[in-house]
Amino acid sequence: MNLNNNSTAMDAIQKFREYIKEKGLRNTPEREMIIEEIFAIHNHFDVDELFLRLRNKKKRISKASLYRAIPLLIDSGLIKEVYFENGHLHYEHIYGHKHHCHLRCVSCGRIVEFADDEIVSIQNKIGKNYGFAITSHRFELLGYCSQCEQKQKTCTERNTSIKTLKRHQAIDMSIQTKNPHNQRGDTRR
Amino acid sequence: MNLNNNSTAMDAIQKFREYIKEKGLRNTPEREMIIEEIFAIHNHFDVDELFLRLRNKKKRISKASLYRAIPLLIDSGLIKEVYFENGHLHYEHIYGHKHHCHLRCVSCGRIVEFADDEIVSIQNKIGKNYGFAITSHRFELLGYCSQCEQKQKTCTERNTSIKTLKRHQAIDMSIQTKNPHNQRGDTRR
DNA sequence: TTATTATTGAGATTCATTTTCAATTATAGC
DNA sequence: GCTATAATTGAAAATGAATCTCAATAATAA
Ligand SMILES: [Mn+2]
Ligand SMILES: [Mn+2]
Ligand SMILES: [Zn+2]
Ligand SMILES: [Zn+2]
Repeated sequence: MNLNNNSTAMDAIQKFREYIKEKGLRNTPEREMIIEEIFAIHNHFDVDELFLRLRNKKKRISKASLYRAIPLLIDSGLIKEVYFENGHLHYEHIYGHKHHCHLRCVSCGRIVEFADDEIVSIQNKIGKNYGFAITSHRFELLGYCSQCEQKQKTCTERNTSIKTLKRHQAIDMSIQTKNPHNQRGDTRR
Repeated sequence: MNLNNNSTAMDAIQKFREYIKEKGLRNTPEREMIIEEIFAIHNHFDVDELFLRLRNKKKRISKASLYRAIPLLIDSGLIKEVYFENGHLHYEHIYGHKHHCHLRCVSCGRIVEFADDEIVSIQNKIGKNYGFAITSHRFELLGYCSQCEQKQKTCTERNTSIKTLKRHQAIDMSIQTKNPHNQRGDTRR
């Protein structure tokens, strides 16, 4: 939409071209359209949202290609996974953005981003203690946003019914897999 | 095996019974066998491992029951999800254990647990800044363990082949889902 | 002991992700 | 520009973790 978005997308595409060349791969218009669209999304996103947005713009890229592009985009440093929610992964573009962590309201799902320098010093301390060369971290704070906290206070009856228990109370998880076998959140940014 | 394990498991079962009563549910031998087995596992575990361990002890509990038990065990504070890896969630028992965070080697998958008090003060600071009542956090450090760091240094040839790229480079993700719709790593402890 | 209804297991289902494979096309070399 | 090579694509099938269905079973309260 605005100039800033487009220029970031172009930079990202440029970086991806270099990555592709370095790896001896081939670039394709599909991949560049994917990157362009991802950098037009200013929220956390999932594959389905990306697919639908592309489709709405008459870019008919198959989901297989999206799934195939994602590890490349991650490896090239353009995007990263942010969380696993509702049975699937959610991503955000990181190229051209500062690292940040997330605050999540466990009640309404609201997500707030924040950055804090102290985390890095803890990171360094722990890395030294355990002989690890730390390259990154993942820090998520869970709790109740001010609105939900308010509601909680005014609500006197407690929820004791198991009927409201959700399966998959997964919170911010996923791992770098080592073997190429099969393997298999709101979205504020 | 040893007394300590069993007594923790018994305490956990006791706590679960209270939880069940409070929620107006019914306890079953299956659920208690599940808890007993989980507290005999001193690693992070997944549903499949739990299922096989039970089966090896002639406790033939269906996977459906395992999946059904997990949200109860989480809600009652006995276990929690630790990460999403290789396409599925991994858990750990937390009852009777101090909260801890994880260091993960992105090369070999080694996981080291650590605790640090400074994290809590950061947590409080951020919570105050953003008006959140923080209830918990998730902090994971990623990097290279000393062994893998060593190998990296001695290895001169760089891995430039995309063939080694893994899908699902998910790292520690999963989210409390809001709707009851369908939704869907290594394991050192 | 009985009535009620939560829980179980087996199997079907769902759905995110991966794989297969034939057709297409990006790149390197000429 | 033309060709050969092999990476990439899309469509559809396959995979697999997690959930759901439903009839049979069994835990609780009365
Ligand atoms: Mn973010
Ligand atoms: Mn742990
Ligand atoms: Zn909220
Ligand atoms: Zn290592």
